[in-house]
Amino acid sequence: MLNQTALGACAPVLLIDSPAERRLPHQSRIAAHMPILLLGASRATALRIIDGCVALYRELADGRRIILDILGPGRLLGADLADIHQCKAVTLTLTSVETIDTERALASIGNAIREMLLRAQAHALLLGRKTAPERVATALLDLAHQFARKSGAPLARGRTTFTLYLTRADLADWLGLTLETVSRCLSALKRSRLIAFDRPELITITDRTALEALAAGHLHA
Amino acid sequence: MLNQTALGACAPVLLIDSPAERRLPHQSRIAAHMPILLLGASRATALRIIDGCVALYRELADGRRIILDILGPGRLLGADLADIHQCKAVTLTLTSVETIDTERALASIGNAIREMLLRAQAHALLLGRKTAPERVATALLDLAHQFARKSGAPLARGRTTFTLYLTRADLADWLGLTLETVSRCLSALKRSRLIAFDRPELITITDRTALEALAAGHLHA
DNA sequence: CGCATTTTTGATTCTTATCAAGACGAGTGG
DNA sequence: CCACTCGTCTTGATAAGAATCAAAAATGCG
Repeated sequence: MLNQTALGACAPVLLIDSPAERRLPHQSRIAAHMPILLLGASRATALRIIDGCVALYRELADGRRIILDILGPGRLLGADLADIHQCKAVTLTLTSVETIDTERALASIGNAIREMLLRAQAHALLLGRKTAPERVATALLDLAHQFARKSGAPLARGRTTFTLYLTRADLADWLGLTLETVSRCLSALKRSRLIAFDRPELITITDRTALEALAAGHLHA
Repeated sequence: MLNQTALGACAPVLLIDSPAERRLPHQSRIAAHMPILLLGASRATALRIIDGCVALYRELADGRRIILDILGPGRLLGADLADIHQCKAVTLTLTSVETIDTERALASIGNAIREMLLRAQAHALLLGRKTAPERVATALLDLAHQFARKSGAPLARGRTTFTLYLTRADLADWLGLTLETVSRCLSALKRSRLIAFDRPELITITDRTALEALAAGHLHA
């Protein structure tokens, strides 16, 4: 059972572990920058993100950190979905979640694991073989897909705007870069008019086609 | 059903797709460097590697390639275990496989997917945050674990020898490096007496403790 | 309105990639 | 049996991309 239920409450840690007591589904709001402990020894509980943003990450003994995945609304998070002993998760903004009973939602869990694996494989290609600008372009497209403001206009083409819940440092840890390199790439994309932003956390994609070409490795800028 | 059954046969491609006809389990040997097509639209078939070595990889339009995972004896390979549309697989040596019925082995498939995800996450840490020598050390330990000669002596400490089915170029594509860098790192490890090899494809780990420290990021060589 | 944090930008360094030869080994055919 | 060739591996010299070091500028918060 979640150890945190009040709206807007902000205990330092949210535990996921429902040994026997299980009155699900249950909603909960978690403040920004709260660690989520994945202690589901029973594997009986998982979370669905209703709204907000969660980063799943691992770290090396000396502090080097890699963000494995960024989870937006709809994505699942639970014991089965990550290496419990080595992965950690944090909210990057105020996040609403609901607990789901894995026994009733077996298919959803299976799909979520498969999606996780698929994303991990795509990310391996990014980390192993893409240049810094390609990585940043890929990340922006992924984030746009997960966090785009659902406006009246179709998302497919034209401008897409989304809130970037990640700081430059978070992006760097996701993309295997440094925050300075991320900042330079974002500035370069802005100068090239592929994206636009006035405040650093509100990004608009202004040329999706070019951004996709860059992300796929077809462009050399 | 496998389109290849004879021992030692070497058709250019091995198809995995058993629509209705299914007399499993069935063994098969595949020559080295044969592509394995993962066409399991039905998701009803998977392979278990009995002996040998398979590389699962993805590539970018311009030829950049990343090996997502190296699969040794016991590992499973099938439609559920990779993005069918974007992943490819090749044998790196003569490889024996058996088909397994996924409906009868649901738990195995689930475990295999979870192992795949866990390994992908560990690999993301390697690709995103480890230095070249750390990557090579990590790879050698993983390969030793999957391919170690089962000798009388316990594997835990002392010398471990294994056949490196990967070329330097394969290692580079797995580790997000170039073949020259891999070769230099291997030479450096040899000079430091952490490993030994006379022929380039037969590696002996001579100081497992130091290699593990390096792989974990505790050493600075 | 300061103060702390994040972001941007610049100068320089360092790791790894790229380019370039050789060395080695396995297989082939004379 | 011995050149010859092809593919892989090793090693060296140089270049490039990203990291590091450093300092402002912008932003948000109390």
